[in-house]
Amino acid sequence: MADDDMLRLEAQLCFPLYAAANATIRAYRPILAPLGLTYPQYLVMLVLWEGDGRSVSEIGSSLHLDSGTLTPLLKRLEAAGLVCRRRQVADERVVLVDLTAAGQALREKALAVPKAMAGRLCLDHEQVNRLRDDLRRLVANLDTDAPQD
Amino acid sequence: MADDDMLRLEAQLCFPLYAAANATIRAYRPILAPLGLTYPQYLVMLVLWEGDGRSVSEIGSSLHLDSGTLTPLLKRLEAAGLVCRRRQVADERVVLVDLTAAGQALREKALAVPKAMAGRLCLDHEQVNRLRDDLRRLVANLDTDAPQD
DNA sequence: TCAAATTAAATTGTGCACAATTTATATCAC
DNA sequence: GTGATATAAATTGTGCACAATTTAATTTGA
Repeated sequence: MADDDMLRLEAQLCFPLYAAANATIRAYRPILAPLGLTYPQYLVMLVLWEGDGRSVSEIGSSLHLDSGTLTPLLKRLEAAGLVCRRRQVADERVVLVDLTAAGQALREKALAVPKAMAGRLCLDHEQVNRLRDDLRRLVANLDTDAPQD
Repeated sequence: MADDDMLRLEAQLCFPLYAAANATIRAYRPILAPLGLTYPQYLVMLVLWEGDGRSVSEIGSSLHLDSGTLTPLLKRLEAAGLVCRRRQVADERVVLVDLTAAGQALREKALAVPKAMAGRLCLDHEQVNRLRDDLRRLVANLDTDAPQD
């Protein structure tokens, strides 16, 4: 393919990736609205439901997000009464995040979310698995061969 | 799969999609920096390089973005001297976007971008094509079966 | 032991995304 | 023609993402 052709929007891989991510987050909005969560907040809650008392940087490395994103997001979750934050006694630099009772309870409502989204995506099992594996490989590649630092 | 298992981050499709989109935009940053463009700005330029004099809503439907996103972005491109905006004489509500000489010229620099990104993605042709097709199908599904409006 | 280097969060500033509203123009119905 | 409706951008406000810097606590090393 000529260089010229590669600049066509249709030829690009990254644009469908960008558009699909936007469309997906958009689709989550009405599904998550009853839980009072945005999609990134839902991701943080998923991490905490697997086990709370984690540090900001542990959450960050799970989700590939930094403190600049997480600090204000966690403050909003705290203001909503879903989590509470405390300094680790052994190392006062570390902030640990716990679920409140309300945060634990919200998990019951969240159980319906994956099925609701699956209904919106309209992909069969094979497509979902293949897409997930391909995307994981892509993330791994981009994480591994670091830019130049 | 039990409902409980579906809440695991590892089981999710949308999280790898979200993470891959973030990682990709991050990878574009150093490649686009010499052109003075962000990734969304680069996408708008791709559309305009395929043909300028398009309306804000035409650009928006190509990229699945609304005027709330595009208006300030186009003002930044205008401030950078890459585009200019004018009201359509036949219908003063419509704003048409043209490339300036600098905007046209920037295309030459942009020709190197797809190859530079391909080097970062580290996927073979088969994977790229499959992923692109799967993502397009996903976007089409999410666009088609509208929420409820 | 104490100054230098390191680390974890928080802060600051920029640029998206998008819902909701507003403004300006155009079209339609009568 | 003129009021009602519709349409295109722009505006407003919220919440990410992330680079760069700052603050505070910890570790290291001469």
